[in-house]
Amino acid sequence: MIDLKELREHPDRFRNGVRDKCMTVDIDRLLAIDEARRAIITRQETARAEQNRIGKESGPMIGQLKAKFKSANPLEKERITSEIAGLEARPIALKAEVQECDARLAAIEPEWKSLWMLVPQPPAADVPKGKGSEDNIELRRWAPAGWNFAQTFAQNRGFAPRTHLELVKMHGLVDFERGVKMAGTRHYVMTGLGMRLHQAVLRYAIDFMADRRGFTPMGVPVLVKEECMIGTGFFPAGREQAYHIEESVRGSAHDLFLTGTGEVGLMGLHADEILDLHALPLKYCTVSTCFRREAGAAGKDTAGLYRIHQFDKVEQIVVCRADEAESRAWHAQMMETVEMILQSLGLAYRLLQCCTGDLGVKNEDMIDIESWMPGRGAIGSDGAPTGEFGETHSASRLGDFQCRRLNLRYRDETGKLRFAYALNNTVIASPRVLIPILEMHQQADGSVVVPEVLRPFMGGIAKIG
RNA sequence: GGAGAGGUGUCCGAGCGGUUGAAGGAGCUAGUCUCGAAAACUAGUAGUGGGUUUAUCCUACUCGCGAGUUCGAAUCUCGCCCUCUCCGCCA
Repeated sequence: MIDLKELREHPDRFRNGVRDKCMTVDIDRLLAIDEARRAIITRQETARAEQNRIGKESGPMIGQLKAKFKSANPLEKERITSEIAGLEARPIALKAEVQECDARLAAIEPEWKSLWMLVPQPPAADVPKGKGSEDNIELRRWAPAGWNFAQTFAQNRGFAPRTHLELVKMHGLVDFERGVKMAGTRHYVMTGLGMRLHQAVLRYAIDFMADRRGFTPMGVPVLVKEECMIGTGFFPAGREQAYHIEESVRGSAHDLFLTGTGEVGLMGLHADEILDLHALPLKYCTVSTCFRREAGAAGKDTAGLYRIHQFDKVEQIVVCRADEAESRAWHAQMMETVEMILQSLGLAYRLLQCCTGDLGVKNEDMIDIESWMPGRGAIGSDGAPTGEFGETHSASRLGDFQCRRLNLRYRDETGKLRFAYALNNTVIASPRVLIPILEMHQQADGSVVVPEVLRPFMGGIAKIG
């Protein structure tokens, strides 16, 4: 969430942020409620202070009077009784005022809070303005030796490509029918070498992060409380995207939600903590099963491994000090990691600077990495798919938005508490990444050459089929 | 599922009706000592909200959360949430 003080002082920064992200949040309404709230608090505080003052003053007096009362004659007793009653009555009007303020706060705070939670992190100043993914800007592209983006797959390789759907069927790598039988649309079963390839990719990525990038691998919950979803910024905006386990209706304490990314578990780890400066930066990675309802995507990418309800992902997060330059340096390092991995897998890809309209609530800067998928896209004049880029990774800078929500802070060198900056990035997501792996490494006969870096994780198998 | 114990500051841990916003220790910061470091010693060190002459102070709230008892609650009562231990069941 955003800093309310910052909002009061520079409301335009947030109005512009909402506009540039093409969202609708009533900033003026929030400011108005916020002002009303502060006015009530001021009033209540004044009353409370007065109450405390009177309490300090009349407390001892009441005590003295009560002591006197014991040894007093009946006439004095009557006088003392009324005097005590008078003293005790003094704070009553104030008590009523305090309670009234409480009631008024309770009346406005739900709206205040929910509006506040909806205000997005403004995009970084250098993020290009745009309406949606069509306005994203390509930063660079890379292809392995022998691959020319200007040519079709057939021109590059000398034969027409098969789609990953054909390839997995041909080699028995995925069983879609039985996946659908058991769990419904957008479900699948990884089988045989398909499962081994899937596991190889994940294990390769985890080892890469641990051994070559110095990240600490973690196993985190994928079933979490609502606070984790809110804290990481996925709720309330993305609520319909998450599977909801309604344990409370069965008499259990609280509901649970299935996470759509390992980021939730990794970032939630240190929620409500105050870290020592030297504990930063936190560099964590995890492999976790990710669950997505894909609400609103009905009819989109219905076939194959592209858009599915359950997949596995190696995710990396960095929590660093509140320093923009440091955050940008980590962002660049994350991109470098992804490029190293994609290059080692022999995949062609491009980096896109996402425009303001393509950013989510929580990020201020995002780079998408799209891998070339020869089997996607329209059918060309030669009867083969023309190929298309498909998003396989994305790397985000969140500023302090997420740590503010998670209440994750550290003490800086002056002893001041600060919300840390957070970043996150896909290291690899499978089975989606199997699409370009299978399609780019297919041979004329339909066999698929396993990228060399994966072979140690597949019992040395060099070729499928 | 049955029985019990407990949730206190950055962390550990005392307090169980009133000068306790909170002992003691660790950590951290500064200083002394040292060629330097370690050790030792000395001092400082809670959070949140609000106000403000905005860098300094004032103020309110906070000992899991919420309500209650009381002149007064971290301390007593009730409800809720969470954690741990033992037994049962089980991957």
